[in-house]
Amino acid sequence: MDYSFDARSFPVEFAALGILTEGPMHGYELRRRLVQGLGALWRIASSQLYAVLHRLEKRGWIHPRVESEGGRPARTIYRVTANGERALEGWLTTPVEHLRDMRVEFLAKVYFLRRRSTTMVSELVEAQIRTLEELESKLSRREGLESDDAGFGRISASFRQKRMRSMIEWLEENKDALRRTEES
Amino acid sequence: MDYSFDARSFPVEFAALGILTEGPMHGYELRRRLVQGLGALWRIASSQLYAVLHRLEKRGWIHPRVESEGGRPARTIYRVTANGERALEGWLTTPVEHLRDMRVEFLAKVYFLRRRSTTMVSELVEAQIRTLEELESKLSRREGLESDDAGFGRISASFRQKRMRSMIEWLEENKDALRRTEES
DNA sequence: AGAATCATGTAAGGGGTTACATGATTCG
DNA sequence: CGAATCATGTAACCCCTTACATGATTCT
Repeated sequence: MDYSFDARSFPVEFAALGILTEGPMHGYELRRRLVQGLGALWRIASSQLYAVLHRLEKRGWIHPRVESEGGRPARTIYRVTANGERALEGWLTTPVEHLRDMRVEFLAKVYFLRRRSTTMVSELVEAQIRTLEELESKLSRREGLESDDAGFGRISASFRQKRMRSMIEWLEENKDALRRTEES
Repeated sequence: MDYSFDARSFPVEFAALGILTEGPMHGYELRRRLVQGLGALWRIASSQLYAVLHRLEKRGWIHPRVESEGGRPARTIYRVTANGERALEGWLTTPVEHLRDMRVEFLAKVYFLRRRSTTMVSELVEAQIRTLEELESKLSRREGLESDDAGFGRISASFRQKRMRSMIEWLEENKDALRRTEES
């Protein structure tokens, strides 16, 4: 399964895909739900959302159907394809592998998993903790090797470790809160 | 002073500018020093570096002089202009205002301040702590207002706060280590 | 001589931002 | 009726990444 989006920023594509599993809808409606449900995490420009939808369509993860019922402006209703569902499933069950924008991407996964089962949320949390621990030891090992830049490399590593530990701690502390699905 | 680069990613321009204050040099040499000194923080593609130099030049922060002394391949030697020095100064003495890529940008500032004076490092650290504390209270207030999305917004805020606190702690714990200039 | 490395790029593609355009419908 | 909002974009910029191009010089 290829769900390789540029890891630099949070892949809005998956968030859009996740919302679309609630049922077929058009871009405007999608945006409304996105803002309402995940708006606390990040902003998305409306103009960009349509670009996202086109990309998802090109990937074959969603399928468009133009609705031209006389009256209202022509709307394009998208529905998630079987490939799209598999891609989403893969993304949802895979912990975040990078530190950049971890919070946003991790919580987005939780947001969608919550509606499925508390078990899946727990599994993701556990997997995320393991992933972070592995990441930490991998990075520590790497830094151990290239310790030539003793001064600056070390201080940078220490910052990263602090952050890593605090994220793991937060996950441990919030296992229950994350599982709790309190729709607002 | 306008040093507004896209805040999405770490502004390599300032790192390049900082290295260039060590003396006039050409792109290749600049890259070598950048990798050697700040390589622990992030990667930069060589092709991109030249684009960065062109942007800095367009801004009037550096000035090129083509060196075409027969033999070796033509090199462009850049030197920092007075405007460039002012821009760098402004960047160096301003704490980071966003959480994204804080580590990289903050440490880059420290890297350059270290060569100037331990006092300037201390001042930045203190200012950075204050900035983070203000940011935290500002965000808390904002989240307090829009607490309609009680469930998800709150958990997201708690993650952010945990991270914020851990960064402040790290700064407190490393005040001395940051000041210490141990060139490797 | 051939390989590495010096030195500076171009090309193609990915993604993101703000501002603006365009029509229709619904609300006050 | 005028304003909001529904609905979908375009245009113009900005930045980043990988791959490749091009010549000269220095190392082995």
